[in-house]
Amino acid sequence: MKSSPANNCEGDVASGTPASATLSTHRRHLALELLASRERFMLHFRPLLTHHSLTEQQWRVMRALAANGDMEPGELTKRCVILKPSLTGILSRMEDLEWIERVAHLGDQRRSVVRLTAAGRALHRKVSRDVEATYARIVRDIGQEEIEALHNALDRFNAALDRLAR
Amino acid sequence: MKSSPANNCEGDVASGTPASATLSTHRRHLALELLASRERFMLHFRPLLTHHSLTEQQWRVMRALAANGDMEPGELTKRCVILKPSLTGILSRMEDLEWIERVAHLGDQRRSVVRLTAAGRALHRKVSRDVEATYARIVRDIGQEEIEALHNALDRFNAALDRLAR
DNA sequence: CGCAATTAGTTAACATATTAACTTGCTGCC
DNA sequence: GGCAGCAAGTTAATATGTTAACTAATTGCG
Repeated sequence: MKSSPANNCEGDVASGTPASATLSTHRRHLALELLASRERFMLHFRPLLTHHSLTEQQWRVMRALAANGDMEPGELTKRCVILKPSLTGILSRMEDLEWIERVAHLGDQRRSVVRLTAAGRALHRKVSRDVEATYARIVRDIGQEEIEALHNALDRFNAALDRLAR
Repeated sequence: MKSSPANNCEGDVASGTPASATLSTHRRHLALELLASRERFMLHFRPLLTHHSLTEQQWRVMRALAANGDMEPGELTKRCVILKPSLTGILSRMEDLEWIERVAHLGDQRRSVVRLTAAGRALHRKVSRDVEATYARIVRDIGQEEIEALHNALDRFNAALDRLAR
């Protein structure tokens, strides 16, 4: 970036791409910024989950079950934004830890219903206290409006993408 | 535990947690929504990258190098939001594919500098055309304002989190 | 009824994420 | 000059992400 002239990638190889096109890649990258913001936010929670020996995904599953009651794996994949093959392993491990159990789905042998065990519910309550306390502190420090503004922007963005998808 | 009406998790186990607290978990979860929005957005690009046999992370690295010139792994981890242990493998594979190469860092044997090869630059130009075309179509369909509004909300959120971190 | 097309989940193969521990080179300071 | 401490990367172990292929159960419909 300073002394040697051809440190960068343009100019000397500008056979098919004018400099302006190359420079246009300096635009902002939404996917990357969504990822970065989430990371920054999660910095405040990950240590908490790790302390309770919970992964992020296990926590999402546990929270979904605690908040919405028993549900099938298929619905968990949607609510938790976890792909089916990943969920297979996650549920398997949570079952080994006896945080959840699977009960047969009456009327469809392919399906099953996932349910928190008593131990799972107890763990959820404990972790939930820590998580909610941390969240409350963040909201207090940076302001509810900031959070809601971001939620709204995300909602509008999602809606726009959904319209586009059809 | 099954046929009884208590299909959910509250009420029967409300020893230490009042129902209101349990119900409060129905609040919106920012980390999850950031993840979900990013997924929705990436749905439009992932097939593209897959078509070129590129992973998301490889594309981030390639784009960072193309846009900002050669840089050290340490800076790539920051710009691409990839942890160091992950980057080790990513760079190793990209090196095998001869998309990048590592040159020695004069003056510090621990470091190295990552550089796109000619093949890497060529691939970047090709993929970049597809990606930018798709992005342009999305912007045209959902509006530049929507995108910028989200960028702004993310910026404000990041700034608030940064203030909090110190 | 009978079978093609769907659907829920799993398996497989490889890439990445996450935390902790480790290696090596560098830097400051006595 | 030498050693404590730090900084850059890697290794290791486990969990998850991603795509494709696969199994088994169900549904739709002639």
